[in-house]
Amino acid sequence: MATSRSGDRRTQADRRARTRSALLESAARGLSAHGYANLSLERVAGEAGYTRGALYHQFANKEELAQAVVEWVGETWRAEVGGPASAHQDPVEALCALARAHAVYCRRDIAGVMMTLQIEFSGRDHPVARALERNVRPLITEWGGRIAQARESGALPPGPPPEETASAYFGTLQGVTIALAGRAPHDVRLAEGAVRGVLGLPPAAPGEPVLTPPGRGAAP
Amino acid sequence: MATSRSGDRRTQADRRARTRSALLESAARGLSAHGYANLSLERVAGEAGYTRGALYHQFANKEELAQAVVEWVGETWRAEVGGPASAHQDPVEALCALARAHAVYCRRDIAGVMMTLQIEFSGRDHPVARALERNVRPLITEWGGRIAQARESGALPPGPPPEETASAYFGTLQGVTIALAGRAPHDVRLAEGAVRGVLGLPPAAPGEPVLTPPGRGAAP
DNA sequence: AAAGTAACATACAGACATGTACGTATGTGA
DNA sequence: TCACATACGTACATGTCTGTATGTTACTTT
Repeated sequence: MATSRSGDRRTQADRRARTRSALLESAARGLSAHGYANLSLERVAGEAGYTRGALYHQFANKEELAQAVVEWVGETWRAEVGGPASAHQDPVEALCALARAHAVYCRRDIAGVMMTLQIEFSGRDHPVARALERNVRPLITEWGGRIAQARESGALPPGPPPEETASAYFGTLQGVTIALAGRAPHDVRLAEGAVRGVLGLPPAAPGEPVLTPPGRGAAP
Repeated sequence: MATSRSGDRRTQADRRARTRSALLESAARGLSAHGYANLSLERVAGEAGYTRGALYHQFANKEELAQAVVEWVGETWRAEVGGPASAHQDPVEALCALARAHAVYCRRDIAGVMMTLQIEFSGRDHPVARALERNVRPLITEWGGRIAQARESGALPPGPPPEETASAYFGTLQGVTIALAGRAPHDVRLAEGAVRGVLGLPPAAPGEPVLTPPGRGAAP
């Protein structure tokens, strides 16, 4: 007889990794849409094609699942947004590229995970809050540093303390991308405009065409 | 014996209004900090100095309480932010004044109510979601109209459709103010900068002193 | 001042979600 | 092929929250 599902006949480790990914993605969607408290593990498992038994076999409890989602989202963000933007030498260009890449990244339905959890756990002492802090804090320092660097070189005008400006930068970016909910193609342009305003930059020259990478667009 | 609390000896209507206000404010703080699902009515009543019995005497259920909070916050916002900003004749000046006033408004601890609920109920069919829609939708149309008006007069450069730009405007504003959590005095400047960027405006002239009205500052 | 009504407290029932114990199926190594 | 480990499903025990029913206190009216 054929195996239960297509391509399921694999090694144990592979099987485990497969279901773990499915559960993580389902949990990410659920967290983004409903938040932590409203997240029903039965629905998370159900939408992934499993039951709560499988979920509790992979994750110790709800907290640990949420922490794993945070780490997973953080990794994909660094791979698709943070890393490529950091590659730019010019700090100003790096900051603008980050905003554009983030807008594209947010076209997926897992964009709200970080913002939702940050709001839900802000000011609380909770393992999930610490996981968020571990993923967000380095960004503030890294990009706050680049803001300071750009100001020293005169590429950016003076302004509030770099770390505060960086906080405003990321808050702005999250706010504008969530409000637009990934409505291409204007999301990229508006995101860049918003952060340019926070940084004290004039509007971008309208000549350069807004490049819109395939944010979960239709296949081939 | 003396009455239970100071100045409690009042008429029934006054007594009712008093506890209703206390419950609303407590619920607003709770919603802002923990969201709807995490909001425990026992804690809401307790922090207001009552029990759940009083709460259920004033509000039919949790939904209605949340709706009342939304209306209450909406009213105070219109009184302190939306109304004064609308009074400006020049659309651009009105849009910038709105951003500054909103930043000041958000120095209170009830600032996150709208954003939290919007995220928690986005894309759901729920009475609270409809209450939010009723309070937010008119803003998008009103201020989208002023954006269109400013573009026609040349005060604003062309951009995405006015309603989409207005969505981005408010999302940006909420994001930047929440990120700064009302940290005066830079919140006002950064909020205005962010929305100027969304609108395609150049940075504000640094000459004019940033006016910071008393956002819950210590009394004289 | 006493009856009556509104405001509020307390006690209880139902729903729902988490976490655990245990059973079953599937893959792995001797 | 047989013993074992891992992946997953099912059933239950526990706690927490909402909503309701009932009792008690504060005010109003006559």
